[in-house]
Amino acid sequence: MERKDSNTVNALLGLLSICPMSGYDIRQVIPFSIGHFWSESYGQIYPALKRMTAEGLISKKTKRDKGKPVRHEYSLTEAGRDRLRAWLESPAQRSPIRNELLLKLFFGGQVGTEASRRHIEAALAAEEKTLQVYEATEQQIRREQANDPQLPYWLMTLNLGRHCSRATIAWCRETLMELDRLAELNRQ
Amino acid sequence: MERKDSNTVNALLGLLSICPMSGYDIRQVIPFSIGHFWSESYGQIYPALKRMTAEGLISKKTKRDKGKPVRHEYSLTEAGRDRLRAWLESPAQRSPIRNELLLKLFFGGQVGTEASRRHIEAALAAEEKTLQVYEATEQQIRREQANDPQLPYWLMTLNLGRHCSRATIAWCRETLMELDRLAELNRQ
DNA sequence: GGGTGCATGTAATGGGTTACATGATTCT
DNA sequence: AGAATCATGTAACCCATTACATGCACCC
Repeated sequence: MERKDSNTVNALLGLLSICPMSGYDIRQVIPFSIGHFWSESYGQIYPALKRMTAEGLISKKTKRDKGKPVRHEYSLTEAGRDRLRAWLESPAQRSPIRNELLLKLFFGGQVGTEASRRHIEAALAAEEKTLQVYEATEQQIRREQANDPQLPYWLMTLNLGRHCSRATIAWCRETLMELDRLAELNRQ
Repeated sequence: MERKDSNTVNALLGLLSICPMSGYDIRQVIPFSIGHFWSESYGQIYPALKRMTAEGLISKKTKRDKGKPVRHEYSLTEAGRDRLRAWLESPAQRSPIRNELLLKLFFGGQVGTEASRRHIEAALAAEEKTLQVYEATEQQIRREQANDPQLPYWLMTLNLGRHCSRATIAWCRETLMELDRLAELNRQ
């Protein structure tokens, strides 16, 4: 009975399929790659690399360059590549969502409308910033990874971020108006 | 030094602010209330209720109706209501997102375009179903909770769901076309 | 000498799901 | 008699973040 890999393992297999890296490298490239929809911390990465090595999914090369700290560089083995492909072919599961903003808004009637206003204004500002980051990232990878055959896939993932960001921004604006209307009603 | 409540506690405080309920009840109403953006399992609910009772945030009434199993009904105390309000006033934190679909799509270049197509078609179908559920829920609560002063807040949360669902559906359609284009390029 | 960046890792803690265990009642 | 539903709860396990611990190298 084979246990399913954790998605941390799958994410690392994917990242190492692009190029060999150390645990530190992996952490560093996440913000510029899968960071918009996935996160991993050192506390997950290093133990996962150890387990994956033991399982033969990746192999480790220790580099001792003069004047630099020891580096453990991991690369995919054939078994690792197979495992990655098998996971990529299998259906994706929806991860459960937990949205603290909505949780607060749902119970917003327990406090004044101003509290909800503040939350939504903060969310709006954050989302506008996020959207700008998406645009900037897109320009950057279009330039720097122009010839990479994987570029179209990266752009697709960014694009969902953009769609949802824009939808969220529109909702924030609508909702702020709706809150104004509610505040008006309460005043009368 | 006061430790921050877990969001499970906050969610339960919120739900119990609507009306007194048992742990079982709470689990049952989640799909019709905060279920679109929040989930809690029995394994979280019962221990949380115990801790909250010990802390004086809620009070427990045991009911032994003839012909029915024992029921533990919990209601907010004043301390609990204060705690809820304090949490509602404090800024909302963004929860980290983890999207398995995007993770698979990001590495889609490692396998054929058909794999990505399948994932996105499944996501599209699921999202269309979700959108229908939002519409149905909206109609239902507009009818059944027409006079509830909290109704506007509930509709706001549903509305973000609708916005994002529609955005996701549009993205799925775009992305399917883009995948067709890619497949075409690869064939040549 | 001190800060920053490279680099690796572990431990403590908490969040969260699933499966298990139990038992009454009600409906067929 | 047996299935479904009401109802409560625990234990095992996994997932994940944060903080901690260590140490070298490089630059100011």
